[in-house]
Amino acid sequence: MGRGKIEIKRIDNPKNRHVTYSKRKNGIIKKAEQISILCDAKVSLLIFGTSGKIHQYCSPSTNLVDLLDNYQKLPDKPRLWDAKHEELSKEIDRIKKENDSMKIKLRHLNGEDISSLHHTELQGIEQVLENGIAVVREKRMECYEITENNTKILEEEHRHLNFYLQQQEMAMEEKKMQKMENPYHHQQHTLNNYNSHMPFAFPVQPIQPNLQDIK
Amino acid sequence: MGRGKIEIKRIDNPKNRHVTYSKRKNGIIKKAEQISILCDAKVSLLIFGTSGKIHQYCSPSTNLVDLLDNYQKLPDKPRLWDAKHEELSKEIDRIKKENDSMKIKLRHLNGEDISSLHHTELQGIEQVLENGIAVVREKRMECYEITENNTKILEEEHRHLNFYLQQQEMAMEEKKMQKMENPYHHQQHTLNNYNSHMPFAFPVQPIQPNLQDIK
DNA sequence: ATCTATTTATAAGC
DNA sequence: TGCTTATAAATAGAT
Repeated sequence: MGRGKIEIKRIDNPKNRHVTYSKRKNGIIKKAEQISILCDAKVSLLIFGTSGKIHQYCSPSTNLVDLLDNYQKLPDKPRLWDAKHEELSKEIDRIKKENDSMKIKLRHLNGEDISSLHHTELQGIEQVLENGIAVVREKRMECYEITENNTKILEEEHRHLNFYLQQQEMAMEEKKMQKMENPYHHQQHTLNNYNSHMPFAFPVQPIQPNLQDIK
Repeated sequence: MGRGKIEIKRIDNPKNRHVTYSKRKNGIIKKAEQISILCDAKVSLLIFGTSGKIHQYCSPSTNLVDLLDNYQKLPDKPRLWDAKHEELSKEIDRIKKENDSMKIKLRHLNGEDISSLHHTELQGIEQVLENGIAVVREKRMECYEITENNTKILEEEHRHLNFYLQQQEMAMEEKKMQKMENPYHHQQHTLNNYNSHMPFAFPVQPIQPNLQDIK
């Protein structure tokens, strides 16, 4: 198509070759656009000229990665991306299967989708549920006992603190009385005196180590 | 180019669209061949039609993998496989997370790994288990009742068949006796006679439609 | 780039 | 699909 017919063979003259390349490159890209619009086709076109420059067309509805992905999913097509890629795909399939089977198990344990199950399968599920409930109840009971125990310990500590406070108040009272009786009495004596009121050593600690942690 | 000018927009008629696709597909592949020969260019052309079939052209001197490899080596071009790998890896991570959470749920429902659970979480699990067991038990009970019902029906049928068999044997016996007494007696009478022994019509059917399927 | 004679692709119809 | 043909489109060669 042109002033003269040309033979389809490599154009020797580099200048002419490049001109023809430019023209035909535009033409083929236009054609690619047209077929993708007219016929709803997905097209990828890559052209590498001798200059090293690349020209590309890809249908607007898609992208090269997706197209190539579809391409290599077809039977009898070369694996574009290496074994690692396939490995990853297989891994996904594997996990998805595992996922599905767990989903089903969970649903069954929730009492869903069991209409189609065989009698023996129902028995199995029931057994699992019974076992689970037994263990969970036991654990809950344990928690409850620990809480109760902690409450007891706290109550006891509370009593001790109350007692300590009372002692202190009494000591203060006594000291005041003594001061009023004898204002020049040495203070050291007063302290000793009031310490002697304590029936046992009572270290106040910020943390009560006997409390069990139930989270 | 053709009998009439056409507007470049999607061809609505599927038949026409497909015809045009075929023609233009051949045309564009021819163009790809020509530019690659004339201008010493490397060309990759992928066309996905609506039918799902793929058509491809690739310059003879190279192959798709090499072309793509060159393509992604260029600056400012998408990393084809790297991007794909990343995508797949993300997908795997996503599914694995889902997987893990389900695994944990399942273990909890089995009464495993519950030591670290909070009191309220235990309560939740217990509730799910209780609900599940209620539903499963109900279903099992249903199965049991159907089985029992089927057994009853079978037993009744068994009784009827036994009765029928007995009647037949009695009739045979009677017939034998009559033959011995009067060997020339008409046989039709004997049949009528024995039919009259049947208290009701009793069609023997190969399938008992009252049996319920519990799978 | 632009022009245009000519070749090529293809729309419509079978 | 494949063939035909009138016509639209692409483009070779020249400027």
